[in-house]
Parts: sequence; C-alpha cells; structure tokens
Amino acid sequence: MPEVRKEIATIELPEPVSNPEGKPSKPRTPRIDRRKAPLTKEKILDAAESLFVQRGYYGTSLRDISKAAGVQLALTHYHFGSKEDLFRAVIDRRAEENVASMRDALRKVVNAAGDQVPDPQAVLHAFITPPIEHSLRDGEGWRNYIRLLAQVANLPQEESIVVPVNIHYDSVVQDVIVQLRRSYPHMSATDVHWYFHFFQAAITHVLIESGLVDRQSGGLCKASDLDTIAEKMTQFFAAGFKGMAR
Amino acid sequence: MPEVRKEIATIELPEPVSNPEGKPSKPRTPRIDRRKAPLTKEKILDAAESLFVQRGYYGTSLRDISKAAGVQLALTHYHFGSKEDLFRAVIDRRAEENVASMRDALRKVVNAAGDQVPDPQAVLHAFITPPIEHSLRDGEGWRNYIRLLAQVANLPQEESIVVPVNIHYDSVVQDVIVQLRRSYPHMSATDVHWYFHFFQAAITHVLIESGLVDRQSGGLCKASDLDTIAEKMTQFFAAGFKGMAR
DNA sequence: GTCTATAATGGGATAGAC
DNA sequence: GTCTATCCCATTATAGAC
Repeated sequence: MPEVRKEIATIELPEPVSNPEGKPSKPRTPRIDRRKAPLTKEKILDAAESLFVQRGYYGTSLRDISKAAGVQLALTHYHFGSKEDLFRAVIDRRAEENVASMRDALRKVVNAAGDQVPDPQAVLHAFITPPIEHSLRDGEGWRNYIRLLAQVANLPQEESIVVPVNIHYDSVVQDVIVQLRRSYPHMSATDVHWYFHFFQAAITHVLIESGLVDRQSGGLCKASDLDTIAEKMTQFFAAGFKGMAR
Repeated sequence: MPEVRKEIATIELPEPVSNPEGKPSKPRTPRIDRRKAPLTKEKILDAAESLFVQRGYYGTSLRDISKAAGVQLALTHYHFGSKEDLFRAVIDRRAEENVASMRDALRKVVNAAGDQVPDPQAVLHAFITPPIEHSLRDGEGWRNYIRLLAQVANLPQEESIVVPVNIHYDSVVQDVIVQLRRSYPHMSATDVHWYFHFFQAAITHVLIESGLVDRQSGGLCKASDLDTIAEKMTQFFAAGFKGMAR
C-alpha cells in the first residue's frame, strides 16, 4: 500500500534556451505528456522498496512489483531499464536526504560544543537518531527504506549489488570517527574504529527490526520500539567507550 | 571446493530384529548400496552452504548447487526433497554441535566460578567464542555455516524460512541471560535483555564478515580477524554492562 | 542411488500498437 | 507513457530407464 504523494512538480527542468556557441541543438526527448509519469515511477519505487525488504532482491520479481504497484510489467523496464537499475533507484531515491539528516545532526552536536570537544554520547546519538526518526515518523516508505539499507549492510561484500549502496554513507562515518577520536586522544585509531564498528554493527541489526529480541525476551523488549532502542543504545555504547578509555 | 570427509559410517542403523508382538514386519527400504550416498549428500550440503552464503536463498538455484557439488540435479531432490528442505538440512547439520559448543563454554565458565557469580565478561566471551572458533578453525564448511546463520538472523521474521533456524539458539541465549542477571541484580530484566541484544546484534554482523569495516577503517581493521574481534568485543561490551550497572 | 529427459511454471526483457 | 503480446531462458520438480 504505497503512501500518497501530493507534490507533482517537474522532475527535470529543460535547460533554458541559450546556445552561445552555436552548436547544433542535441536531439531532445520528445514533448510527451509527463504529468502522470512521476506518479508511476513513485508507485513502482514504493512497491519495489516494500517487496525488496520482505523477500530480498532475488526473492522479488518484477512481476510482483508491478502487480503491487498496480502498473503494467513493461513500465518497470520503461522507467528503470533493468531490475538491477530499479534496485539502485530505490536506494538512491532517499540516500541523499538520509545522509543529509545524519550530517546535520552531527553538525549540530559539534556546533553546540563550540570550542569544546563534543560529548561522545551526543555524537553517537547523532549517528543513530536520523534513520530512526525517518523510520518511525516519515511514513511506511521511509521505514521500508531504512530496513532495506540495514539489510544490505549485512550482506557479504562479494555480493555485486551492495557495494555502491553502502558507499553513500562512508563519509558520514568518517566524520563521526573524527569527532570520537577528539574525545579519546589516547585511544588508538584502530580501537576507535573497532568500537564504532560494534555500534554500527548493532545498529544494522536493530534497524531491520528482525523481531529476534521480541521472542528472546518473552515480549519484554520490542524490536519496533526504536525510540527506546536509540536511548538505550547511545547510553550503553557511550558507557563502553568510556570504560575502554582507560 | 567441498572439504574431504573421511568417515563414512552407517547413518541409520536398522533396528535389531525383535518382533515380540508378532506384528507383520513393516515394508523396509530396500537393501540398496548406501555406501556412496552419504558422500553425495555431504557434497550437496557443502555446495549449498557455500552458495547460500554468497547469493542468498533465492539467489541460489538448485542447478548452481548441483553443478558446484559435481552431482546431477535430480539428486538434490532425491536426497532432500524440495529446495526449502535442503536449506533446512544445511542449517540443521551443524546446529546441534554449534549449540553444544556454546553450552559447554558457558558451563565451564559457570563451573569455574563455583559458588561465586561468574565474571560477566567471561560469560560474554563464552557466547561469542564458539562460533568464532568453528568459523576460524574447523574448515571452510563451518565458516560458511556460521556466516549463513548470521545472515539469517538479519532477515525480517516475516520471511518464512528464518524462524525455525533461529529457534535452535534460543535456549542458550536464555542461559546466558540468567548468568548475566546474577551479576547485575539491580538491573531490570528488560535492560539486561536490551544490552545483551545489542551484543548479539553486533555479533550477527561481525560473523557475516561483511567487509564494511575494512573499507571504513581504511584497512586498519579486518572483518576476517575474528580473533581480535572476539577479544575487543567482550572487553567493550563488558565495559558497557559495567558502566550501565550504576 | 544415479542418470537422462521433460514437464510446468515463472523469470527478465523487448516489440510494436495505441 | 501505457498497454498487449511474446520471446527466450532459468527455474523447481518429477518420471522412468539403468
């Protein structure tokens, strides 16, 4: 059930006509009715996002996707080319905004500290909060996206599709590491990487909301309770860093 | 390249002939040559194990498996029935031994403590060490199995195949939680579950050896270095528990 | 137990009318 | 941009000879 999208807008504005160098004008995409295309593309992306999470890349067929989107099979190829390209499009659609949220959160923490070294717990919080906020409060599509992202992070890198996905997030990770290292100048770079990696590793499981913890805790803990998880995790991992800092 | 297996042995010993109640003897499987069957089954299991890790359940075909095993396609059905049954067989083959290793490691720690409460760091160590030992030192098949297990733990529980897999390990988790709670009597059961879950969540990523950390750390950390990871993780998470215990 | 052959279905992708 | 129809290949699974 894809969420309703209100804004239409023109996706690709044609460049204003100015041809100073007098080059022959390139063949342009014909002036066809593009008003409904964005809706179709979004519907396909929404359906793909949802199904890829549930059954994985290979477990989801383009037929499943087109059916769930209420759209003809051929349109998936028309709009996205191949299945792999569609998968990439699903990832890319929200990647930039997600990274921006994480970067902004980190920047706020750093700015708030002024000349001081930012509180490492706040740094960890800035890393985990944005995806959780998106997942909890920006609609079903965002939740699917975050879960998908976390699943892809848990695939072996030999797997062809995954590498270009995770690269989106490398620079934010670097920024976080830099800030953490300021708090622990006597800790080796390697150890900071390891400890942060444990944090990130736990996050990837938690964001999937696998449901493991629900069963193992007999219902005491709920994987869907991401707000609680964000709080507990930042406290716990901050305590870990602190304990290792001696 | 499946590892060589030396032992043959009889898998199913026919019951000794004693028929006190005089019932008509049941139709028995015909006396056919079973000497090569175990080898074939193992070859299929090895190949399946390896390929499921690399490309996932849906991304791996029975043709791929039979080819990798050097065996006819039809034999996969003869020996295991359906593809799903084969997957289960792959999981089940090593599950018992793996669980036993974990249980033994935990028991040793508890016994060593005698009347005292066992060191929580040793308890965590007992949980993470057995799969890592298997993965590192018991051959390629074991490494594939551990990676596969960790991947399955990172699938949403809606996914049909996963639940019967993870259930194998629930009782060990319960035992570990019981021991940890002894160390932190003032900590709520819920919090112990959460903190241990973070540990387990990190483990599932780490055991996959995704390779994320290699790239993010610029080579400082290697996902394949599970010995280091076991040490660092037990220290770090023990520090986390200790820090939260106030 | 192993093999060949084949059934029956579903998969990604494309052609061409509208 | 959308639709129908179709190509061609891969898939799981089974039948039956050896």
